[in-house]
Amino acid sequence: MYTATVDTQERLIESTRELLWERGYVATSPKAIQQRAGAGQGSMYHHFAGKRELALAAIRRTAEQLRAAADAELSAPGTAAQRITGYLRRDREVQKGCPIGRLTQDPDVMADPLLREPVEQTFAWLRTRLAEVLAAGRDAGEFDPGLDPRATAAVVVAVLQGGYVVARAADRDDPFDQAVTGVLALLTRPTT
Amino acid sequence: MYTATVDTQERLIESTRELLWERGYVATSPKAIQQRAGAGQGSMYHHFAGKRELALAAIRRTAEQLRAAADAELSAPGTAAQRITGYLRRDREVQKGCPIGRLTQDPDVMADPLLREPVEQTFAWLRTRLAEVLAAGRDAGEFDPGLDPRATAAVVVAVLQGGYVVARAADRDDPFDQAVTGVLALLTRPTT
DNA sequence: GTCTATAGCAAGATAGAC
DNA sequence: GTCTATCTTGCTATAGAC
Repeated sequence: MYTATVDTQERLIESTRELLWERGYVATSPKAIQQRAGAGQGSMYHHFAGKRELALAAIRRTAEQLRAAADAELSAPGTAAQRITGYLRRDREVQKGCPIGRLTQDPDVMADPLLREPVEQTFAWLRTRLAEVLAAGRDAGEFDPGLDPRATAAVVVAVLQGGYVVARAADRDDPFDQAVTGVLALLTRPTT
Repeated sequence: MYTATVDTQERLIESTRELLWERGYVATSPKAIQQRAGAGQGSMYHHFAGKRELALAAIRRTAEQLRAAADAELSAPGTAAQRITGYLRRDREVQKGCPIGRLTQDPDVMADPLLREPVEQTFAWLRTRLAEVLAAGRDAGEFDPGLDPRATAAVVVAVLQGGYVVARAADRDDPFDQAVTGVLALLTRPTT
């Protein structure tokens, strides 16, 4: 059985994903979700137990997509340096920031184990995956032989997340771009 | 004329600073501020026009302190590398994050020019100051001669801000410590 | 499945007594 | 300066009709 258009449940999840990205969990009301989804009060509470359940579905989907997108870059053909560069330089909505990273600042999300879990897992996976790529690059002679894959993976993730913060503070994208450029320069400059 | 103890106005500002740090602007209510300050409703509205005015005073003070603390490290005696290391390795409440950087994720703060201004200025100053120190270090032969001070300053700030994000996601401090260690290793490794 | 009505409660602020 | 009472609005959810 197929529906002709995107159904209400689907629109509710997508609206929630957008609002969580734009405003966060605490600042997002059920009413705002309903309006954006074009759904009524009763409709929303028919499909979901409440704001929390909706957020859970939204966060899980966003985490899944983020991971798939990152893995596409990091598992692409090319050298380790090329893959890391591709990942860092990918087109991003810098002013909107990271839809998962921003949840980290939401006290009600972090206080809820179920809402928190996808956030935690996403970053754990990302650091591990980056460390693998960095280790491969080091072993292939692309980077400094003394490079610590895990520490450097933490740097790469932090530069992205922090780049968003600084860019938002400046109300411009270029601090983000500078940070990305800067870390790539540090990473790939010629080895002794 | 001196008051024997810290007065109400002062306690209100300090309570607001704490709550903005812990929960952000949107999630902080006047009632919560009053309770933490041990002040009544009428007392708060006597001293401040409302939540926004209080937040403005709190944010400005926090920005001022953050800047003074950073400048103390960055203007300390020692080489550029030592000062940057001292700044990055200073004792921090990693799980609480940056009291200014977190405001960046608060839609209502960023939408208000007056509340936003100290956030913007703090980061603008910090990047400039770090770039000065990095340029001095490069000119003194401490870093790679090809180092871009502005881009690298953006990296340093981003690593801090992003380090907080990743540490909160992991519910542990070590991703932050790894990022700091990693970026210092990239920065100070021997030049060709 | 979706709608409207209703409800309890908190946010944010004002008024006026003391 | 501080207190209590009051007000309006929005949040979040439930109830029951359609």
